[in-house]
Amino acid sequence: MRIHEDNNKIIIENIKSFNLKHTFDCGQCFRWDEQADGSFTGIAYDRVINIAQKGNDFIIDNTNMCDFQTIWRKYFDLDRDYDEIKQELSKDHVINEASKFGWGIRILQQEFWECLISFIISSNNFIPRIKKIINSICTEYGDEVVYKGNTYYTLPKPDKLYGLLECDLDFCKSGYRCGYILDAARYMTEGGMELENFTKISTVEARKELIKIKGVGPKVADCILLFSAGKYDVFPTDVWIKKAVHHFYSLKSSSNKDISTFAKEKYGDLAGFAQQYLFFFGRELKSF
DNA sequence: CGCCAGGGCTAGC
DNA sequence: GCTAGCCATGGC
Repeated sequence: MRIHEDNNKIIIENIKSFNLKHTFDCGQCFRWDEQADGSFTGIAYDRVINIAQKGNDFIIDNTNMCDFQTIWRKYFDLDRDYDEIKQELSKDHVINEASKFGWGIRILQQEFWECLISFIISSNNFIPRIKKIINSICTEYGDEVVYKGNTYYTLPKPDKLYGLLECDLDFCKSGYRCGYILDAARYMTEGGMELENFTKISTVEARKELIKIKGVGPKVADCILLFSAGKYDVFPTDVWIKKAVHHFYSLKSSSNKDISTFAKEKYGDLAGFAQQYLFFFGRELKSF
């Protein structure tokens, strides 16, 4: 990896196993949009950037070396050797196929609060509508950021939503999840556990803590732990993953407990990566 | 009309 | 501890 700065851009050369489409389309994030030229523009950590790819080289526009080192380098998980992870997981023939398909997936390190809100909204919902709901909340309560003549909106901080009534969120059309969103804001504002502490404690303990928040069950908790807290041993189990596990491994049971046990035995500490490859593979092929 | 969507809550065993 | 119905919204 070679990094240099040039006129509000950061150029990163020679990153293997990183593809923007794979990374942004595997269902882990909801605030990135593909542009006409194939690059992606999105907002995270209150900053709007555009990232473009040419082979193994990447250009991040609208940033600087300081932000790159403290935010984007971690966000895109650039210091992790994904070749090594894929090689280890390739012992399993299903993941071998799936990881050839989604070879450029990287697990983003997103903000804890954004993950919490996003995946509460994701329950029993569609990805396009999840995006729409998050965006409408940002437009209503977030701050404006202008980039190349377009206006983007940050995700409002928890204290901005704290104390609102459920009817104050009617505009976002997230139905019964409005109450859950407000409970999450309450958790964060009234001294809920900070992200740093989640990364320190065990996965089991972290999951127990998260489930205290209304609207956060096992699956949503696992997504938050995987996408923001670096708990790569979780295996978020949704309807797609259940279908995939049935189809590819002919696992009969569909109970969460049995699938969790299966994943632990099969993928070990890399279950989270395996889950992403499987999810992307299953969703794109729609072969079952 | 019914069914479903990256589930979770609650009641009832 | 486990499962069944219910949950609001909107697209098909």
